[in-house]
Amino acid sequence: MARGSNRRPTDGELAILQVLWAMGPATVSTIQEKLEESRPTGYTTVLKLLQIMLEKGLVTRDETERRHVYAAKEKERVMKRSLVADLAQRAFGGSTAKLVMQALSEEDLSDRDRAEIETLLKKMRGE
Amino acid sequence: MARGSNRRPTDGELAILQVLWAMGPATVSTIQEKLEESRPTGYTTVLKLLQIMLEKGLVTRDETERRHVYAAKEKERVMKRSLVADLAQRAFGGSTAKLVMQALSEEDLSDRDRAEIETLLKKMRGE
DNA sequence: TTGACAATACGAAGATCTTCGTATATATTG
DNA sequence: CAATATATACGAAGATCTTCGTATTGTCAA
Repeated sequence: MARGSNRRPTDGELAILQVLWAMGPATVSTIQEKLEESRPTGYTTVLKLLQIMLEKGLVTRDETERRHVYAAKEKERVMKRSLVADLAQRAFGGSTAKLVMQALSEEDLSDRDRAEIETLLKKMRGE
Repeated sequence: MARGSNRRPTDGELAILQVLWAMGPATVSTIQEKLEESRPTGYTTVLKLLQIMLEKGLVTRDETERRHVYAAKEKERVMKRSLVADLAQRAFGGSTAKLVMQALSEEDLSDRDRAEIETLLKKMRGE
C-alpha cells in the first residue's frame, strides 16, 4: 500500500484540501497564497505537502503546463463524511447521533441554521 | 508549556480517555484489558501513554496504592466539545452547523435518535 | 546560446506518536 | 531472608508530519 493510505488527512493536508474544494484546481503558488490567510506556510512546504498528497492519492496533478495544477481527488462530501464518521468512532463510541447532540447542545445556532436542520430532519422523517 | 499542551489528544490518548470516561478511575491493567477489545495494546505501551498523558495534564494519578489509579482530568463534555469544534474548524470552515448538516444528511438515524434531536432543537427554539 | 528567473524535486532535520525491551522498585510467599 | 511475581520508570527505535535549504530542470528574452 502507498504511504499513509486509508488514513485521515493531517492538519496540513486538510488545510490544502479546503483550499482546493473552495477554489477548484489550482497551482502551487495560488494555493500557497490562499493558505497564507489561514495557515502561513512557505512555498516549498506547500509544494512538498502536495507531492506527498499526490503519493497518497489525496490529490491529482495535471502536468500539462509548466505550472502543475493540483486538484482534490476525493469529493468533498465523501471526505467530510469520513471525517465525521472518524470522529464519531474515536470519541462517541461510533454514534453519529451522539456527536450531533453534542454539537447542537453546545452551540449557539442561528435561527436560520436551526430551521435548516429541522427541515432536513422533517424530510428524513418522511422517508 | 508542558508537552503537547493545547493540542487535541492523539488516537491512542483518546482511546484511553474513552475507557476512563466509561469506567471511571482505573489502574493500568484494567485500562489495558478494556482497551484490548477495541485497540489491542501492550501493557507497557498503555503505561507509557498514561505517563505521557499525565505530563500533558490529560489525566490525574493517584499513587496512594501500589497500583496507581488514573482518571480523566477534563470533563468528558468539555473535551468532546473541543473535539467537535476542532473538526468544525479544520474541515467545515468553523461552522458547527455545517458539520451537523453533513453528519445528518449521510447518516441513517434511528427514529429514536431523530426524535431526540428534534426535541433538542425545539427546546432551543423556545429560548 | 546563454543568462536570469521561476518552478519542481530531493533530502534531511526536528517534533511527535506509538511501541516495546529492559531496568528498577515493591510486594508476597515459602 | 530469599526467590518470585508484579508494577512502574526509562530509554530508544521506527513512523509520520512539517518545515525548509538546496539542487535540478524548464522557459523566455536578448
